[in-house]
Amino acid sequence: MTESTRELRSALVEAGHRLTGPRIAVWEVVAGSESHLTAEEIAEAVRSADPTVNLSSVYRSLALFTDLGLVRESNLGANEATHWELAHPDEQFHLKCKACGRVEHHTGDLVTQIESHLSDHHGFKASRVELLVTGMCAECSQSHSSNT
Amino acid sequence: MTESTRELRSALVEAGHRLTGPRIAVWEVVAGSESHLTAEEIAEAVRSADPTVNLSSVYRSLALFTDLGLVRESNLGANEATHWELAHPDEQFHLKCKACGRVEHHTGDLVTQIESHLSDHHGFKASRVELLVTGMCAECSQSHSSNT
DNA sequence: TTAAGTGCAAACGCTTTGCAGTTCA
DNA sequence: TGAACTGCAAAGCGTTTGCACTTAA
Repeated sequence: MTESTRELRSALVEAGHRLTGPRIAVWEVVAGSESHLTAEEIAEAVRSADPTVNLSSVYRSLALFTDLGLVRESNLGANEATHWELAHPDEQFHLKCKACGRVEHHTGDLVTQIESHLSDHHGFKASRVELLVTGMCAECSQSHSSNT
Repeated sequence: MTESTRELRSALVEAGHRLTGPRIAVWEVVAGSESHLTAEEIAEAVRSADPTVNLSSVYRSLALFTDLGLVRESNLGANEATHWELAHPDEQFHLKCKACGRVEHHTGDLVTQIESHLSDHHGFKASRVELLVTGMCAECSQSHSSNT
């Protein structure tokens, strides 16, 4: 059992849930990926280890992990499938390049700044900040230098 | 013809489109609402004026208006229907209270700050910023003062 | 007059659910 | 052993699409 699976087990047990095959498989895919994945992508990766795991179990596992705060859902645009990624303790935001399509993850004080701004000026206590910025990444704005 | 319908007509004509009944009806609902509405909510309001207008025409109108930059789509959470609202020239963001469920619109320099931060520090040229903050609004954090 | 736009109904993709069978604790 | 969990298939929801009909310009 890997270190990360051990972490999963304690999180599950603490919340009164079981450690099962499908949950381990889903967890290892998400925890082993740098990026955010759709349920279908996760299911595909899971199936390469265990072809019997069903897509609905992937959804159920992801929903449970989200409840437990282990993973995080992101909407990366209208009518796009939900993406999941490991819930890092430091808040993150997404930069989506409309030229190359890549979605970068950024960590920074921006999210903390937003939270304290809202708390100080509007009395709003933020528990979650979702920030999706669409535009041109550094590489693409160089190569497409005629564009805005 | 109202002033806002006249604006719609010039935007449509300029882009080579026609001013039609369904488009006027959809436009007046969206332009006359302070908040963001789902396609179904817009269709319902439209039908009270003209019951023959179909939901798919509402979608088609909204897609066109979005292309023309007249309205703006928002995703207010995973698996929630898309919401539409008038595209104000000043960028906005959403504050969603998890206690009362209300979604407030805020205008402010926050979005501009984010854009210049990303441009200066990461070379990322933002064309669109979607910021959704979930938490407790000022009223609710007073009444639920035991909560975080 | 005729290309653009519409209503209708069917299909779509992502996600959830009911249920009977399986499995972890 | 028994409640939690799973696979399966069907249904759900928001949204899109093909097509014949209608309408704005």
